[in-house]
Amino acid sequence: MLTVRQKQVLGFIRGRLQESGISPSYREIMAALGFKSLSTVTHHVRSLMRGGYLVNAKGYHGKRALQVVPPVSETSAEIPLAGVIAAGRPIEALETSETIAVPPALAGPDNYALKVQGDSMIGDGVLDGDVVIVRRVDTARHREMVVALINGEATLKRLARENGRTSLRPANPDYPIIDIGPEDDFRIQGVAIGVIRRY
Amino acid sequence: MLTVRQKQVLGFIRGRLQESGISPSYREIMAALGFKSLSTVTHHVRSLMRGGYLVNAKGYHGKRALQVVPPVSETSAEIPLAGVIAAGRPIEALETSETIAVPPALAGPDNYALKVQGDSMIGDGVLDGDVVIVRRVDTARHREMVVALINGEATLKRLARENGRTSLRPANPDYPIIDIGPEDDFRIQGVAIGVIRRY
DNA sequence: CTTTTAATGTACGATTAATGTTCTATTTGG
DNA sequence: CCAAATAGAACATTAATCGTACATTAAAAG
Repeated sequence: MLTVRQKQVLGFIRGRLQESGISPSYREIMAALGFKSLSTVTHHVRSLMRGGYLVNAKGYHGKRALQVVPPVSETSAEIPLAGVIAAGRPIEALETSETIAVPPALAGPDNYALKVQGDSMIGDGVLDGDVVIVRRVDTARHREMVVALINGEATLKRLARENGRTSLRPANPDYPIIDIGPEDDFRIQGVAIGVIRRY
Repeated sequence: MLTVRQKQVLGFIRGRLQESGISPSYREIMAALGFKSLSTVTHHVRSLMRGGYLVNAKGYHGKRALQVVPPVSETSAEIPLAGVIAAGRPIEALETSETIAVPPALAGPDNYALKVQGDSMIGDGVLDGDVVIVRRVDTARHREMVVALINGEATLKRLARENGRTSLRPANPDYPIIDIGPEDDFRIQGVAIGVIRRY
């Protein structure tokens, strides 16, 4: 838990690192925050180090080597519930910026969740109403389950790359395999990394 | 629950935390709400703490460390990961008291999680390696997916009650339907309320 | 390459400011 | 009248500050 001053000091250091890449000296911090004594800076920096917010990359007596340790994802692993995906329609975005709590293994900065409508992937255990956890990437490998946008329509399918051809395969014989041609506007929006279902 | 004044105090604190991230001091609260004495603030804050709406993150004499306790419903809950369930064997309990974070909808005081081994419920979208969320109850209705103990062996199946007879039905034609007779030691350990899968 | 100089971080002690806590008494609205 | 709310002052503890001298490293000079 940071105090007011500690937050200011940390903020300043972070800012300087952000813009110039080099850590400010203690005297620069002192001037920037209006302190009249170096010990004030020392005191705050030491507190921040003890709290694990700062480290000196060069160790004892290291100069201009303060590094802000990346904030651990202490926040409960929540990812945005982006909308509803149904085969053959663009993803229907949800108005509210809802979030959904997921196991840490399914959490990540680039992850989001989509509610599945339809049973095109029932053979792979994804049922109507399930929530798929998606990692936002633009490439995927053979056999991975992907959220893809083809000519403006979003679908959840398995990606197949064979003989130099790309296709999207449902896990349901009632649905057709979609072959991707060079004339198609095809984009991968993410790969499924998990599923959550509620009975 | 909360009195009008308590609500105002809590609201102010919550607002300040929201916008600046740092808790207001008692004197700031006093000024903001027009009080003329610190003890008024103390009184309300203490009441809110007793009611579980506030906590002081730094304990006694902790300064600017008030934290609003999020309502239970919004908390990302954790439930115990009790073990592994595989058709035909007792539940293999895990040594460590592991827990798994789940969406609030799947959380509950009587809930626990089991890792599924085998594909006896593949037809219902439960795959090998999935984690099922179970509510610990001792009765279930027709068609519900249950964790049952029959003659010492644990399985995950759908419960069927027809014509006064009880049976356990897999969602996989390769597995047999288990008919429960009066001579069987049959107990329901819980009903599945959700599934979490990780690819 | 060695020496010198400048820049920078560290240590200790003491002091001031900010902030939470306690206690008793008084007010207020139903 | 009662419970909630309020007030006032004194007190306790933590947060923040200052001043100075010193130690170490990086850069410049020789």
